[in-house]
Amino acid sequence: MKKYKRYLITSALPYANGPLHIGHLAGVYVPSDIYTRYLRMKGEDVVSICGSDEHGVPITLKARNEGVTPQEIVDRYHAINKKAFEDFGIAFDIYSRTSNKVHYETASDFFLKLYNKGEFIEKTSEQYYDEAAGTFLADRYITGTCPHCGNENAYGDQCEKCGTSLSPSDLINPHSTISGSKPVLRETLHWYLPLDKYEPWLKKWILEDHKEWKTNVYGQCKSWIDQGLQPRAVSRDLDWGVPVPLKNAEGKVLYVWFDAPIGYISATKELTPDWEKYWKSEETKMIHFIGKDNIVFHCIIFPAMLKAEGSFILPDNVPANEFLNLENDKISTSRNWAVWLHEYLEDFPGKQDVLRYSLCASAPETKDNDFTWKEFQARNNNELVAILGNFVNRTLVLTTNYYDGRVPERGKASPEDESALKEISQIRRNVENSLEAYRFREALKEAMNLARLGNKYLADAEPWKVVKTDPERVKTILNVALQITANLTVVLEPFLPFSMEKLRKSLNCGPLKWNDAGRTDIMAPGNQINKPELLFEKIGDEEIEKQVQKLHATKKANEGSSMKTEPPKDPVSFDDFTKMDIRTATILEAEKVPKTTKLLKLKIDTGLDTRTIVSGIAEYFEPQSLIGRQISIIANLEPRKIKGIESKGMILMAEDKDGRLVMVTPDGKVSNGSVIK
RNA sequence: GGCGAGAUAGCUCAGAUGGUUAGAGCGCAUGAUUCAUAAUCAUGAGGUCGGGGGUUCAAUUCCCCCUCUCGCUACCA
Repeated sequence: MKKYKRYLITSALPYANGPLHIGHLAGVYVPSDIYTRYLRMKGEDVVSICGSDEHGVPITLKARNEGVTPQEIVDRYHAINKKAFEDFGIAFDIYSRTSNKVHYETASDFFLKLYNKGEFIEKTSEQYYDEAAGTFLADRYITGTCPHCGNENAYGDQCEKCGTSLSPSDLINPHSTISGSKPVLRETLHWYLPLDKYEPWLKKWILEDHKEWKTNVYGQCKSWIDQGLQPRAVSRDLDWGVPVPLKNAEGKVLYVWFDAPIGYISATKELTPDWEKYWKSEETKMIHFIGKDNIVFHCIIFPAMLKAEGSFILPDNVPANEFLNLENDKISTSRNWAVWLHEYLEDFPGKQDVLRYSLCASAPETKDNDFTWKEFQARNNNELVAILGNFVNRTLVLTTNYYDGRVPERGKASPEDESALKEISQIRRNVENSLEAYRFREALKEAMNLARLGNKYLADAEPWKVVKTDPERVKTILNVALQITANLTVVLEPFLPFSMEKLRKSLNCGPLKWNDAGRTDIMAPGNQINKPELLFEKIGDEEIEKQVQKLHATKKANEGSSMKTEPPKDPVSFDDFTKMDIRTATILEAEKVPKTTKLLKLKIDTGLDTRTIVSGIAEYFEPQSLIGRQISIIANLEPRKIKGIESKGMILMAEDKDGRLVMVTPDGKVSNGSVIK
């Protein structure tokens, strides 16, 4: 295995449009922090980089909604999230932000370097433009009627009601959210990174040279590469972001996917003038800690950018985690289904380590995992309190009671003593092996085994009994127990930094290095330890019940809001209404459109003619059951090709709250082509 | 529909180039113990390794089909 001189650890830049929750911690920041702390304890040269990702359309939208500037939004969440990280002991060397001057310069330079090397393709395309506001419209700035569910407030990229992803041209009756006017298509110039050009290189670099990456990461990369990569626009028309540093680029900024990962570089620059040795030396090992939603960006796109630039190193590994669910449901910011970090600390002050422990012990390393309060409680009460806290406490209490808190001399070690002391080094190696392989759950379990070992040692040695018959022997026993305790502060430090610091204070043993793990003389005889303090305390049912109730309340509130019927639409003139040709018709044939999930191809008799309509209802209707049914259609909708089939018209459907579709049919049999009015 | 990941004890997860009794932690039961936050220690119960086929002397591990979960993607006039 290659030996590296230094490490560059990056953690996904959280998007500065909301606060952080346990999913962020479990998926990215707890693992990256554990790894970083471990390397630092080993004395490695390591920098841990993170910061707020502050550009992109969602932030501008949020700003608009709240009537403030984008800068105010990112200032707010940058401060909140920075504090949350600090509070939880996520020890970045720097927590920067992409609205920094350094970042603007770095990102501009990066773009220019690629531009001058001729790495970009220039292309004009048509995009919606708001003439009243004099600006191009990002997908998110365009709303209109969702063609799928009829939601009037669907966005140009997605309908939030039915979850469908859209493109602006899909929207019926699109209008600008800025001025309310109807946007027009206009030509605009953009720069594209030809990812396809890097495909052969990526194929080798990932699929051949990095077979050791986690299966979820490797599989997803393979999937992307196999599907074929497309040029990707690196710029867009927007006024919030890093301006494209060219003369003919008025009103254009770097696309957020391009500028955000450069944030890692600019943050390093901001941290140290020596930044280049971390980014441009083959002797540096770079690791990206991310969630699975970021795999493509960190394994394919960013490496392609770095490769195109030419002077940067590439990540050695990208240990992406899956997602964390909460009490059996997806964590969702908009539905307030989350445990927010700042709220957790209000409810459980001083219990950072409990959450860190709980999230690491059941981290979504190989598949999505579920966080439950009951499990959180069990981890605390049965593991932290009962195994770790208890062992430490009984050792300290015994030492205090028997020797007034002075570390006793170790006499001749028995075979049991020897084997317990030897075990420490083995545990250290186990923890190391797991950490080096990014298996943090396993590493934590191994480290906890040292506390288990301690409990067993005490139970076997029975100092409280032996003290009555052979007081000299007890000195040795407690000396050994204290050495185990001191070693705990080393192997558990990356996971439980707050508690181990506290424990070291109790032991009076000062800061320790990773290499001290395995030593059997950390606690010097005669040293005075401090009065024992409990490391962890039990969490009662009431406290847990309170949290569960809080979530129930959220759920109830959400159900209530989804029960609401849609708000009324704007009035239309009778004229407009009569423009619609709504009629009855009968389904003659129905079949599934091949290679689609939702589409049915229907042949219908409209009374005027027999025509084909393609409809996205396959999830709710069996083709056979439709034949002969009388339905209502819009007959004069502009024809449109769907999956290569020309669809003439649209079938009227009522959509229930749960998304279920129901046919709108005449109450009694009428002839086909009857006008509905 | 295509692609990727996952499905192993009540829960969270290991594991096997195919081979005698499939492992761990927590939970549970029983016993021991009392230094310790009723914590600890020992022992035990508990699994047709998602379902169905196939290859094989032998499959949970390899192959095929299917089901379910998560993600990416196509798609909804």
